[in-house]
Amino acid sequence: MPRNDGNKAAVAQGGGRLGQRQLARQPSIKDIARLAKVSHPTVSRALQGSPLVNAQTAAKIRKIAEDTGYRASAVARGLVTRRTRSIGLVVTTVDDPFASEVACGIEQAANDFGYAVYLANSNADPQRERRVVQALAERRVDGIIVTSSRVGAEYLPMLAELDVPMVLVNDQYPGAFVHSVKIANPEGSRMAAEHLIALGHRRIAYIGDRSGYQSDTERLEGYRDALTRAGIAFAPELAVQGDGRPEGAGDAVRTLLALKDPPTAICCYNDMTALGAMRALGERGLRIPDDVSVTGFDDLFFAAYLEPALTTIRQPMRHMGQLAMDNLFKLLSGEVAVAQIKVDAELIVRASTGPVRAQGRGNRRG
Amino acid sequence: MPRNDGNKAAVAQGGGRLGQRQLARQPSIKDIARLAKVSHPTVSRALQGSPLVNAQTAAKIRKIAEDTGYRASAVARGLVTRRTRSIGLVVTTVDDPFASEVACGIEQAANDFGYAVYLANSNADPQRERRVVQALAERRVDGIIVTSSRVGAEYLPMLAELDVPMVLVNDQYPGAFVHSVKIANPEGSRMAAEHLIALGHRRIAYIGDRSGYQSDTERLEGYRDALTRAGIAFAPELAVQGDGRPEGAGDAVRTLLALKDPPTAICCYNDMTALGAMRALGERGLRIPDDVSVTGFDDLFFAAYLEPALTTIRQPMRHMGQLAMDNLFKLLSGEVAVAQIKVDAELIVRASTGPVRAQGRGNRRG
DNA sequence: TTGTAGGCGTTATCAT
DNA sequence: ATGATAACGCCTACAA
Repeated sequence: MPRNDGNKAAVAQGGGRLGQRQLARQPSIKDIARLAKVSHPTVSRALQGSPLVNAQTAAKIRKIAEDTGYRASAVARGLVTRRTRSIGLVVTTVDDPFASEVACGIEQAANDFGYAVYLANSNADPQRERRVVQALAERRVDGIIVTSSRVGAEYLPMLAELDVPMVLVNDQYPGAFVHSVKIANPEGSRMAAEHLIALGHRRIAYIGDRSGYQSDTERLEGYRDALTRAGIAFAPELAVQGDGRPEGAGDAVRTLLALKDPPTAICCYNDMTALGAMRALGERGLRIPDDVSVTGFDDLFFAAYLEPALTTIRQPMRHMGQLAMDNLFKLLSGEVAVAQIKVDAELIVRASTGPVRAQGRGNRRG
Repeated sequence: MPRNDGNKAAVAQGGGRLGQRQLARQPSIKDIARLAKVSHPTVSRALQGSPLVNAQTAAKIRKIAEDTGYRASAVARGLVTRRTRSIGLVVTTVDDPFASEVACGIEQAANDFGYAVYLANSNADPQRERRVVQALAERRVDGIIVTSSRVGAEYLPMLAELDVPMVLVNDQYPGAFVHSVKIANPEGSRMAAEHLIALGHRRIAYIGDRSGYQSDTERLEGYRDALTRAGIAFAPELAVQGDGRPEGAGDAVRTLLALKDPPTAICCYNDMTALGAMRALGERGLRIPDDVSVTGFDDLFFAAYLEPALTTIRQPMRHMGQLAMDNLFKLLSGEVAVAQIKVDAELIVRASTGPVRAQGRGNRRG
């Protein structure tokens, strides 16, 4: 005797026939319910592993779900639970090695907790950064992580107004108002400069980022601090600007070499800057470290492979990403989160730094 | 005379009071509706810029939405429209320079079209790749892009079963079943080898990736093709395996240098391999290109900054990402999409390659 | 142990 | 031009 279990429900025509062309629709919890001859909530419970459901029926339901290729809709779930289990990650650009390493750590940690991560590039454009953050908010991410945010301080209120938990990584705000993870900039930079001083250098230059960003300010500060402690007067002409990338460093180096009394060592804002500096130095026929020593900051993967290998300050980027994610989780779960996490920098001595040459000032050719 | 516009609707207590602590709830379309004294659908229409709504009321609604900090819920919208306007991007790891450049192009294109991108690392672990793709499907992404997928072919059915439009970038499947964007591997590799041959080299080695991946097979093929055309016999001992990373290249180089008749030039599977090869060569006191010439593949950003700068085959990575995204959009909109997009490779000659030395075979020290 | 009855915040389909 | 009303797919009471 054929049952008439609601055969007017033509809406569910996609239920049993899989492998056809499934243009129809993904199976829903109701489809499974009908097939298993139970109600939807029971299916929901079974699939969530609730102990309240009979082991037999649970097994049957799981079997059907499996066969039918059922995959719960995270969007429907998100609508009712009001939590999407997703976070937004805003970077200036993903192809920046620093950002991508941090992103790696974040993705790893997020994935381990069942969170998905939306990736958004701001291209260092404040207007675009604003837009992507808005978009993230519309998607109802549970939290946001922003690395090396370059937006102006006037934009902070908007972030605050969003009422989305947020963690910044190496943010550029003088007085960060939110949770953040950042490297010990002054200390790291000081270590680099002290290393150079220990090697006998006294004419030490600093090639910075574009001005106005806090990390640059802090690293310059660490550099100056080292000089002061060593009793070396700060020479303004030796502190020049770059742009955080190889290109800008080239110009900076040319400026430095044009000085009456050029430096015997250069502290670079970061490894990218060091990359450009080394290249420009080489183009002038100067040898590293024989003629000029160079230090970087970050310890990007290629630093160890340069010729000569770059002496630099290591940032545990992947780890910093994890810390940011862990902290964000605390924020999400209502636990007390650490407002400011400061990560130790580490000096990695390689071949790009060496003792200053005797009477080694100013000689341009080896 | 005070109106009693439904003051029992205590649910909407979060409507007007902003800037307090808004723990309550994000304002919904209904909150706006009540404030504007219209129905929700009208608000929906107004906010979408429908011409069907009175300009005055539309303006009023928009004003209220603005003041109240309203942001439409993409998750609710996704539930009803069945389109999330999001895509999933699966990479082996984001901190791989190739992947991150491609990701950059994808993110850019997606963002321009109002799409968001979920980032997922597979860590080259097939099991994990399976998991992340499942997770992406649960999130109801409209499409998926996978770069350098390393999963076995047996896994393809699952991807197909997902019924989610998919585009692969430089996939490793022999007979790709889906849409893909890939570089001209054989041609590119052949160009590198021919460049070396033109410089007089005849003992040319090839350091590959781990075996089994198609791009490696194709690049090896291009290398052999160049040899054949030049009438040079293929020497099996000169084709060794690396692992696509600097580490593996070191071992490979040591193997090659132990040969009776070592190579005077090395074609590397990619730039990362070349990085390791150059380093290993340098450790042995060999000079590049005087003693050994080296070529890479990819033209990652650091290639131009190596010492010597690396001669390599350029892949327009960012552009390939855009092409993949464009193609995916076609798939999504039902347009006919190109099944296989093949991108031209370009030889970039720099300083790591030079003419073979007269009687230059086998001399280990410069 | 299971089913019934909402409701999450939108859009879509009807009316009016 | 606007308003009811009904989905979308899931979860969470509450009832049985």
